[in-house]
Amino acid sequence: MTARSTNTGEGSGAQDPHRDIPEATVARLPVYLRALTSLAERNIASCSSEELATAAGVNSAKLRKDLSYLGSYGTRGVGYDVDYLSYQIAREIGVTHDWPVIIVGIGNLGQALANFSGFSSRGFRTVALLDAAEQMQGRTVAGLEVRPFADLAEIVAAEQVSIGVISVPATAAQDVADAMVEAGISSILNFAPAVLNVPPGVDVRKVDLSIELQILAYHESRKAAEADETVDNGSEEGITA
Amino acid sequence: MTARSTNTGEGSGAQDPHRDIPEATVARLPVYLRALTSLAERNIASCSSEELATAAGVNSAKLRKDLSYLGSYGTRGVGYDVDYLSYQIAREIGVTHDWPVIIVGIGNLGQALANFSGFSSRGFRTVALLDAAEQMQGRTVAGLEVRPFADLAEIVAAEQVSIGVISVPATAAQDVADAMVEAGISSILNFAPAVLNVPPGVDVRKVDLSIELQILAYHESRKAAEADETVDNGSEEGITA
DNA sequence: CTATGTGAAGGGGTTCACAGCC
DNA sequence: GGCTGTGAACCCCTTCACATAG
Repeated sequence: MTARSTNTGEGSGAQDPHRDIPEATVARLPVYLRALTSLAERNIASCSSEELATAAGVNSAKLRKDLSYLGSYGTRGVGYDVDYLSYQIAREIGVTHDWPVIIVGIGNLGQALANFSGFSSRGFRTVALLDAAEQMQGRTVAGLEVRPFADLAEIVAAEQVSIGVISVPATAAQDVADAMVEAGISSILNFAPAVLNVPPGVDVRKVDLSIELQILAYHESRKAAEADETVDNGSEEGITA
Repeated sequence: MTARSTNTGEGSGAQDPHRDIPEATVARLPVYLRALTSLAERNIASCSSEELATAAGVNSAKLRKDLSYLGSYGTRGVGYDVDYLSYQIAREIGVTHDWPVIIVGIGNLGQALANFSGFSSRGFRTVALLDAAEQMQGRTVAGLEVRPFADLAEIVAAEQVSIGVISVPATAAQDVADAMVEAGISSILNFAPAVLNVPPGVDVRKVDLSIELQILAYHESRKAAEADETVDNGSEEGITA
């Protein structure tokens, strides 16, 4: 899903000896972190794996297994300290300090992203909004002035940006990605419905709205087909006569 | 990831004997469909698995394996007919006809979704926009009038809606989901950063922007750590003395 | 006695490599 | 000869069940 996973072996031989956390676990750590934050807001100081798992929408065995990759941060017979575990997960993800982020493409979606509080609340700070369109220049969105796309490299260098968000039309996405990589960005969150080619060492994650809907449609079709069948067959199991 | 997967065995015994397509494959079919559409637009009538795989951003073995679950729609020694394969995939997904969709929560993100052409272009038609806020009533967004949340059940019944999109704040998401399920919706695309509880038979897919960023941040942190190490150790492989 | 942490078993998905068909 | 379709090997992830620690 990321360039990292499709381009193993870029040249960094040993797989980071410290600890290597499975990708599936990495994808769930933010969910656990959010669940813990939610517990903390309700003044809950400690919780069992069962409780945290429920809050995160997974089963407790999976949660414990996931946490075991980070270390032993619980207490047997007791559970987990909410604040302590929160910190450990945040540290593992690397969101104990804020990451500067830029957004390229300030259309409807880009504006929504710029205004999205969830971005800034957890470890990210939008430092610039860029758009190529003449008519966007100088406008203010979410308290930031929209700047010309040509300023990309300058901004990335000045603000030490390593994460970029692409919310331009599909046709422009590859060009934007190329420019981002050229400027030194090494992680891209892509909202454009296009496949991006990036060099090894650059991670890309894709959020594709119509793909998600199509996956739902597939299951929806099957439900309809199943319902029809049930009508045809009456019940399904063991009537055999 | 969906309620379906966490709630197997709701009561529909046999696993649909026709064909059961792996979930991972289902998630890629829309990608293939888009790649094919893109080829068709360039007037390419047929392609090899290699070409299509490149356009879709996967390797050709995986593509062929995925397509093999649908049937044998290629020609050995030749490749695939673009239009024919497109139709077969669209039929399998269930997007040969349009699905009516409603969006609940017409804030920044909801408006962006309503305006998003990709929704309507491939198998989906937004039939209603709902919002609970008084001040949103009567406004027109993307050519549709915003209607009160209370009209949900009525609209779902009248338009035969089975897919709903949630773009409300996290605190309201569960209530909206409950109302959707009550009204008869059985597939939900959730943009709110919250875990939804739904009964068996209802599918939920989650799109969580800050989780995606945090996953990128994790890898970004590791890259930084690796770079430091490389500086410390010089080269990494086989120095052993 | 309770709840975590974890080897081991089981299930799915990806990749390989080649048989099969054009 | 070329490219698809697919069994088999491999690898990762999930789940189970219990040893372990408080």
